Amino acid sequence: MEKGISGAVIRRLSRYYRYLGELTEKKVERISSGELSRIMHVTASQIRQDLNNFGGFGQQGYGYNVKYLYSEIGKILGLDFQHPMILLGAGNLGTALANSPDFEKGGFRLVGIFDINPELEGICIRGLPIRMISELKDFLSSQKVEIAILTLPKEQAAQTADLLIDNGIKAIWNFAHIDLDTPEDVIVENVHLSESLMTLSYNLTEYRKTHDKKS
Amino acid sequence: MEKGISGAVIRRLSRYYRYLGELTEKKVERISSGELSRIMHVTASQIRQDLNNFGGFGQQGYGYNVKYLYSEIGKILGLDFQHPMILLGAGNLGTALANSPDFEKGGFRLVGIFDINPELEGICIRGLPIRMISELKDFLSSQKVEIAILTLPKEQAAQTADLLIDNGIKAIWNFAHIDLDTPEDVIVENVHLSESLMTLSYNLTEYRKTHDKKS
DNA sequence: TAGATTGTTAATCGATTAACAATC
DNA sequence: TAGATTGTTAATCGATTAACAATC
Repeated sequence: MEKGISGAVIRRLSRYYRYLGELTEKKVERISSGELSRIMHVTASQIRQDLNNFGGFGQQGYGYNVKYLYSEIGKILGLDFQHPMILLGAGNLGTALANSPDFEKGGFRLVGIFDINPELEGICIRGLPIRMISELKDFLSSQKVEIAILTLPKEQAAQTADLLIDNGIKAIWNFAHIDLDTPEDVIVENVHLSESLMTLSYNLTEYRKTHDKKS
Repeated sequence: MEKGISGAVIRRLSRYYRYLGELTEKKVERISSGELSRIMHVTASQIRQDLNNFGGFGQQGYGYNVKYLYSEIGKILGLDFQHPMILLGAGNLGTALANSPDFEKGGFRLVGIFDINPELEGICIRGLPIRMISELKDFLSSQKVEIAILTLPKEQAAQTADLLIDNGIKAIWNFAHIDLDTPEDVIVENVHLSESLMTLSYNLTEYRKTHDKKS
């Protein structure tokens, strides 16, 4: 529909969404791009430009209705539909994600948990029993699943991704330290934590270099 | 030193670093920007441009020495120094990060773990006892700590961040769903998982809209 | 109506890609 | 030397910011 919206715009949309949610909780009814710009530390121009990629949600002389804009951005992000998810990898990270209640607000609902470690079989997380990956095929043929969360170590991640794709999964949230090799109709969103930590390290190192710590 | 290197460049640098590490393991000695471009799916031009922000690491007619480039990028990212870290929040996510052995390669060494839940006091993760946040001040005055990893729920994250800053912490790796309000000499790197998941949701929704699922 | 603020076009800025001379 | 490939400048492309007419 819309053409060529960049990833950066979508990231910002998620961020607007978070702030609008907080404003709703604070019973704020309307907000102008100018006010929001001050709160969020982005330019008002960018906010208006971002929103106008998807249509006009405001009103001249008034601004934006917080509740309405919140709900419209939610629709753009697809948060108005259920997204059944399965988790691959029931380690600490997987467990953390499974227990994250925030995701349910956006329609992200965990429906299955899988691991390769037989010792974990049957143990429940959030009421869901850990299953073996050997059951994955049957599970996927009997259940509608949209998103697979991949928190397995990289050795197993690549082949598990293949298995997921072979069985119809179209979206992977990848926490493994590899770049998955996937067909173009499969959406992959990577979370590479070590890249994030290295960015922090770079910024810190650089800051010190330029600010020459003495004392 | 270098002027205005964008975050995008640094992200890519981390990614080059990962691939170069893998190439080293595979005993590959040299690589050209052209070959690397094919493996990593970025343009050769971009690779050369990125690297030349920091100096010339290659040789005309030859390419780049894998080991040397790996080590040089490591230095740029600050991975040639130790980075003592403390963890704030010993939940599943915090535990997952504490147990992540990958980070130690980059000099990121966990030296302390803190939580607010008194029931966790003294329990060990990776040989480190969980301490109470009330001990934080003393701890920081007796130990050199560079980076604080913040995995507390957002209710406690903001005030804990203030406490960290008051006690001299200059870098925060923030996993809480808030934008920390910090002085400009404090480096913050945010990992907002819900923004990542929403991006995935958007891309999936959008793909479906444009590819009109029938059947 | 007058004031405010959007939607949108135009101007600027920065990042990516292309091209090629330098050089190993 | 001839071939390959870098380092680097120039051209293109895209994203951000500024400006302002439309309009509530």
